[in-house]
Amino acid sequence: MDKLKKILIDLIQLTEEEWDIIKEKLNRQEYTAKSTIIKEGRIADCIYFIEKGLLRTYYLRDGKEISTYFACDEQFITSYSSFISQTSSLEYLETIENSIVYSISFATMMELYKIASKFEKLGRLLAEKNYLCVIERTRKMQTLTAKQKYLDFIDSYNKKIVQRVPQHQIASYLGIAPESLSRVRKELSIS
Amino acid sequence: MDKLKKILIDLIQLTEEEWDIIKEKLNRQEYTAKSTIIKEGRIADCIYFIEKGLLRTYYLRDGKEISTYFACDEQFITSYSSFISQTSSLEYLETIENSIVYSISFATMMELYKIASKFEKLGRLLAEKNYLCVIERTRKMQTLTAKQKYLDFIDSYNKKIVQRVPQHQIASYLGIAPESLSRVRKELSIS
DNA sequence: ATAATTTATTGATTTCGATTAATAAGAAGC
DNA sequence: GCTTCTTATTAATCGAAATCAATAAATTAT
Repeated sequence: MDKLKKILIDLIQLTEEEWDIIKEKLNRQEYTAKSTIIKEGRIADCIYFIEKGLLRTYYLRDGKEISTYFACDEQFITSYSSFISQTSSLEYLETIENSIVYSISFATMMELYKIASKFEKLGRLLAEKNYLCVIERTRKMQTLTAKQKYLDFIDSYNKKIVQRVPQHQIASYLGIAPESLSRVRKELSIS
Repeated sequence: MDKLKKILIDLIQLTEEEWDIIKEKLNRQEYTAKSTIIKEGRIADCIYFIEKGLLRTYYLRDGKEISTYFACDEQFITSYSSFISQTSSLEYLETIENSIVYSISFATMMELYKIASKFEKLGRLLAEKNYLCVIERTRKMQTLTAKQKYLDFIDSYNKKIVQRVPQHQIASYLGIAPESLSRVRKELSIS
């Protein structure tokens, strides 16, 4: 929980008193690997801070899983569009590995927003960070070849993610077929 | 300017007093068609509310323009990543038609954020709206065929945008070659 | 109005990565 | 341990859209 505190101090200059408010609202949860936390069609009512573990979001396209996001230790994750719009989720949130998370509900966030503008700022910064992340991804998706996407992926993403996320999930995240990723990797290991 | 006032009342329940604060900070600007407002490499120091007109953002890829966003009357536009991160812009902002905009500088936004949490909320809502917009776009880019993208475009976007944005700019926005868009349109007009 | 430039159309060809299919390698379960 | 299921590799074929090339149509400038 201290990790989250540190991050919040960094991000919004949280005071001890403010931490005490937020601390009470956090809900610690443990999940085994491959647990589904948010299902498609349901509204994401929490945002999760990852104490430890590895999670992803994905959606189904013609029965196939398309991964949209990976996150591990000390990051936030949820079905963010569903969370902010409080409409039913198009995607699933699931653990890849055993994970420990702290959840904050949407209702709590709304309360916090009312309590202090600092929390509103937290909401803004989260949204902005997510925006920057997805806009970068969009651009890369549009301009890079399969090989370039993979090279970019391995050097921009957390080592833990690169090493522990199954290859076919990375492929779907990059918008390429698993067979294509396999070929790209083969090509790269030769040269 | 009244249009903006209405939108802000709607969005963040702006009071008359708050409007008076913000009103003073707005800068009215007129641009002729094809004026560049933000250049690649420069930091976007304003966000623009469009009173009237049509604008787009785009970037260059191998010398070719890739449009990333179109906006017209009563919408906000800027090089948003650059604006929120205050880092140099990867894209250009330019008018497609003669336009009248009201600009608010980054410094002003920061001031406003300090004045009242309501402005911080405005910042959050803008970021969230932009997030939702780009995440939807990303998904469509990844799952739809050229034809589906175009059909989706013409029925989700403002008529003004569909009718007045040059076809090759729409093509680049959809991530397809102008020749392909031409063929898609031909096919659609036959059936 | 006419020339120059930009934008759109059409056809031929190529290409990157998808799909299909089969096998191999790993991991999980009994 | 062996079986089953999942994941990854490899090869052959296919296809949607890109590219290349030429022309036509529409704007813009002179």
